[in-house]
Amino acid sequence: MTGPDRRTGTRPPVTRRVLGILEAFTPERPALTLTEICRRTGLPMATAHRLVNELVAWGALERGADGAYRVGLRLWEVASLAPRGPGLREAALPFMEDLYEATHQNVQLAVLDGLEVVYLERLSGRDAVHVFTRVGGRFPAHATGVGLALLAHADPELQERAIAGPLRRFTPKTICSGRQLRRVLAEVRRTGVAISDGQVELFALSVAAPVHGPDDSVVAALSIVVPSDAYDPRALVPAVRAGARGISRALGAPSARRPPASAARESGPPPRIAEGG
Amino acid sequence: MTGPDRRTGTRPPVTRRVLGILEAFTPERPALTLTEICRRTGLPMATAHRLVNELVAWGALERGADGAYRVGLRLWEVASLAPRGPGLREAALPFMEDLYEATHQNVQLAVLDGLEVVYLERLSGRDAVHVFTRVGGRFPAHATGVGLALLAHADPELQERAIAGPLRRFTPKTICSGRQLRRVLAEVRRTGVAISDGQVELFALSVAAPVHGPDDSVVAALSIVVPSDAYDPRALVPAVRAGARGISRALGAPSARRPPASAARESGPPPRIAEGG
DNA sequence: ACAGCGCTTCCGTCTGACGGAAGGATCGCC
DNA sequence: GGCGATCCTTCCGTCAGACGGAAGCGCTGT
Repeated sequence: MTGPDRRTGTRPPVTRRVLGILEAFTPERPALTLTEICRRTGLPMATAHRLVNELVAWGALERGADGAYRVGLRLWEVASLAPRGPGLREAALPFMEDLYEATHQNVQLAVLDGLEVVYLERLSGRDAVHVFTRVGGRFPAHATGVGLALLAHADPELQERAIAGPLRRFTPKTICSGRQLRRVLAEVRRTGVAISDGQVELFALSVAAPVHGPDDSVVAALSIVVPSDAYDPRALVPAVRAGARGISRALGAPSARRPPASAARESGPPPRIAEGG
Repeated sequence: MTGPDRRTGTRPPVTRRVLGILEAFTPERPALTLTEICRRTGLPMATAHRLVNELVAWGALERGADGAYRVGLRLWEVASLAPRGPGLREAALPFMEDLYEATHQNVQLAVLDGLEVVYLERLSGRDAVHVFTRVGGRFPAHATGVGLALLAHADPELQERAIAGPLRRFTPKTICSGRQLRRVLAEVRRTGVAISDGQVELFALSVAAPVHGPDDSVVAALSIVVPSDAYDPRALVPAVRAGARGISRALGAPSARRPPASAARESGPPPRIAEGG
């Protein structure tokens, strides 16, 4: 990224080059030397040096005792204002904790970005089944519970792109055909939950439900991931659904409003959680 | 910030202006129109427009349906690589969950930045005592449990700055004199835990312990905040200490290494958690 | 119809970003 | 202790691209 296009002679605007520097940091290489930054961004040393120094001065990057640069705390502070990120997370945490406490498995919260999901939060016990997602990480939507829940309620045009697009296979159980995906998405809309069984790793299964925002559109999805041999997914559905509904209510979703106190019965027939906007 | 210094005629470098735009977003105003951004940064409309567009193109900002700009998910993704931030958080979460589950109160993780603490994580039950910290938020170190725990093991020069500097008062119980702070910090070093009683809000009390990194220096602090009338702080000390030690071990701190299996006794006399670096 | 507001586009000016090159600072090796 | 290798830092003349005033656009309210 931010390739200097040295061949064409065109030079990208400063802003893009600065962002390119940030982009150079990845989960695999969260600490880089100046030289590495240059290699990854294609920037000349002198230029990278200047820009990096400005980033450090502000706190967007930090320089460790070892001389390597890392992403700085200050950047994280600003980023924690992202409304689709930590804001949502904040509202969701108490409900995620409930779910975690009841199961001690992996409880995840994710949003959709393009055809991928981005994980906002994950609670997982030391003894929970291992999932290789990371807070802040991405994953193709079609293969995950949260992804299916989000996709099912996404912009129809986006759904078509997903159905048309290449569907990466992770296991023999991964949804790989457009036809199959279309059927599953319809099913998700009908039932209000998504169940992804062994699609990423054969031994893991996830149950996910959509979370609605203040305008009732689906803004996120809550899921729980368990070992597939030890759980009946149907047993998890009510808990996940209740959690997602709780979060939706905390966000002010009209469809999740608590019924008038007189008639309040939290576990009545789910009043159409699906079929958002 | 990023004031254009229009009077002096000097113009800050592009990078600083871009960062200034990010800085314009605050917890109070996480969504800004272009005009507001201009007011806050002092940038001319045309300039702000161009820079903001570049930020949106990359994903550092997002533009909502209402036309307002917000911090983007992409920025948060990069920021989640900050080692002092989410990296630490990741290692700490399981232990924080244990502590949360045992008490259902507020469990917090924070690092020191200058004379302030930055909160990396907070678990809190719906019925826990209300604390007005926010993940990603800051607070003066001298008034909080985590702050005292961190300060006590910080660079001596920094400690002196804290002792000398003005100490903001929040309640009649807030530590406000340098003498008192010095004494408390020594006490924290001696006992290995910090207890902050009613320093921020009279009815809340926190117990905090330092977390050690791979080089045994103190990198973070773990705390629990409870209503002061319902808990004996001494009862919480072992749990907080154990949690902090667990995190330290997960981070690879030599001082927190589990003793050889033969002699393993997890709850023996605490082998000098304090006295780091 | 017009004023007010916020956003977007245009384009000539000139400044500050650019980066090649030279100069440290450390290492490890012989 | 000389020498190459690696990585970082500083300098400074050049010129491209950032800059921002001004004009235009699309609202909304009166």
